[in-house]
Amino acid sequence: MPKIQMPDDFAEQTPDANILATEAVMNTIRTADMAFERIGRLLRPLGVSAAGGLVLGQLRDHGPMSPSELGERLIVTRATVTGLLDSLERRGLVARSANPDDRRGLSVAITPTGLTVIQQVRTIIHGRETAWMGVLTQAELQTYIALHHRIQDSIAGSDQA
Amino acid sequence: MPKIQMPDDFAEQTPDANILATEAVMNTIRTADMAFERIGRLLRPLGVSAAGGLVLGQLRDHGPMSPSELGERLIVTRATVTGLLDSLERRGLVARSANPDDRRGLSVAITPTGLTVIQQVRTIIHGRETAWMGVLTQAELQTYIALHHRIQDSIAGSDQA
DNA sequence: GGCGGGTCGTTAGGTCCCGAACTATATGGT
DNA sequence: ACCATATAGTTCGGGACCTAACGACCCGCC
Repeated sequence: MPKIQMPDDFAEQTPDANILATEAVMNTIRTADMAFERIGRLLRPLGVSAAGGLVLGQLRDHGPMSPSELGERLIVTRATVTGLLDSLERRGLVARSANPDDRRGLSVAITPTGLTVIQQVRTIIHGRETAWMGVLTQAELQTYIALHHRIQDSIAGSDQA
Repeated sequence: MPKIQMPDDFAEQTPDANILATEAVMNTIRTADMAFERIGRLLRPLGVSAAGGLVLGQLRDHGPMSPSELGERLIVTRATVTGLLDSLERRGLVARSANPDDRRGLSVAITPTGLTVIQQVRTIIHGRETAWMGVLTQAELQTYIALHHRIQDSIAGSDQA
């Protein structure tokens, strides 16, 4: 994800610009990118990507499921899931098995090794997130999250507009 | 950027978890991803990616510059810039030329075609951003942005900690 | 002068993600 | 029973990003 930079002369260039709206979007993307990049770096020594960690987390919390369901939960395509599972299976963190009820489908389960990895992942990530957000009060955090919910609804709603 | 999903039993699984911190990070990434994905889709008919649009924007606002400087401004590596410029040059939106002062370096400039494209890009993006953020008051937007600044400082500061 | 240590852009190889097309299987309507 | 349609997972091609390593070039210091 690229890191958006406000042009110096933005106001002049688009006179009616709602600078605050642009700045809000820019800062959202920037904050997300900063967090996401650090998470990736922290997980690297464990041999998993951020996406891989999410897959392991789903399997740990909800038990074995199909690649399709995994894709729906993580909001990525089935093609992406195939790639993620290839990588995780190569490292022995998940196992694919046939689904007896539907011969098209598979069932993906987390392995014992995967369980130990996801536990480490969660410990690391949780510690970092807590530290990052420690500069806000509980009330500010709640405000921040509530604003995000409203913006997300707005973005989603603008699709069929 | 993957779309993070809060596990249903997160609280039980990590008893001391600061749920709010995790939710805050998750929502930041989710909002950013939603916005970023829509921006990419909106720009597609124009034949540019979001990253490509940022390159054009920098060149429009600051004039010709080296690939290195472009990389610094967008916070991507020089290798990435090479790829972006290859794509933009293929479409005739930017032009590479030799730098007479330094025979290692190049100077990248936006073409007239590129100028028309970046103008369309900015009109589209600005309209969307304004619509998305229209559900917040000016005061709320300012709060939202201020919270982002504090979180960004916190994340950046935690690097050498 | 020249030489070692930077910096320039590129290339090579890898990851994550997408859309589109393919194969195999399931299922509903007739 | 049969066929159209839909779904599961994979493959293929492509884009944006990274790190590492290259050859070319610049520069300060001996």
